[in-house]
Amino acid sequence: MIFFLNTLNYSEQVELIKSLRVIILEYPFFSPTTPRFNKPFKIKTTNAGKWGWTSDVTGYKYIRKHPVTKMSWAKIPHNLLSIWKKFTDSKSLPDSCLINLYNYPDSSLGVHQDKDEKNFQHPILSISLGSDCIFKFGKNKNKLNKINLKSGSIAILKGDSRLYYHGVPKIIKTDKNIFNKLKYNCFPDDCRINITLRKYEL
DNA sequence: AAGTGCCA
DNA sequence: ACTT
Repeated sequence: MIFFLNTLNYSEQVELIKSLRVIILEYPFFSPTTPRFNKPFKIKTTNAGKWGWTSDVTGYKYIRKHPVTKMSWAKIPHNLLSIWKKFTDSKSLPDSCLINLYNYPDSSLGVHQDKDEKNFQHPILSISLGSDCIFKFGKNKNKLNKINLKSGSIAILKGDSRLYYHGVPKIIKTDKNIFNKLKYNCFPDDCRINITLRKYEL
């Protein structure tokens, strides 16, 4: 697992958030539910790209359309594709962009692997924006490392770390949350947004 | 279980 | 340990 901590500057973060805002207005956040027990997640999600990740009582899946509005997902913004090209050595581009909304203080994400994709050779890139979080990661579920991820940090799962377990047990309130400052009404105060770029198809 | 919640 |  590779981290580029605090690597995006303020204006780069603002540009990403502007791109996200356009997507969110047309593709509102929704609540996936767990397979089998149908319990809502403690985050909300939406997507861009050809394939969007979601989950419902029948299982985890990639889908072509927003599950509520039934609209095909918007294209992945070019500024996100630029980050993918700069920070991964992948020859292909991502076809999936998952946008996770973590509300302070109640959101969390249990420890899991990303293994719904068809080819684990492709890397996964994730970007943190807004509030800090505690991020856990590691090869074994019972021996996880912990790191504080701040706004503008990038994490990459590739090679031996591609199937690492990871999760977000806690969101930490920070005094200068970029979303509070920007005052866009589509992002709750003190929230954290995580953007995950992946390639679902072979 | 990419879940919650209690107990030690 | 519990729940669909």
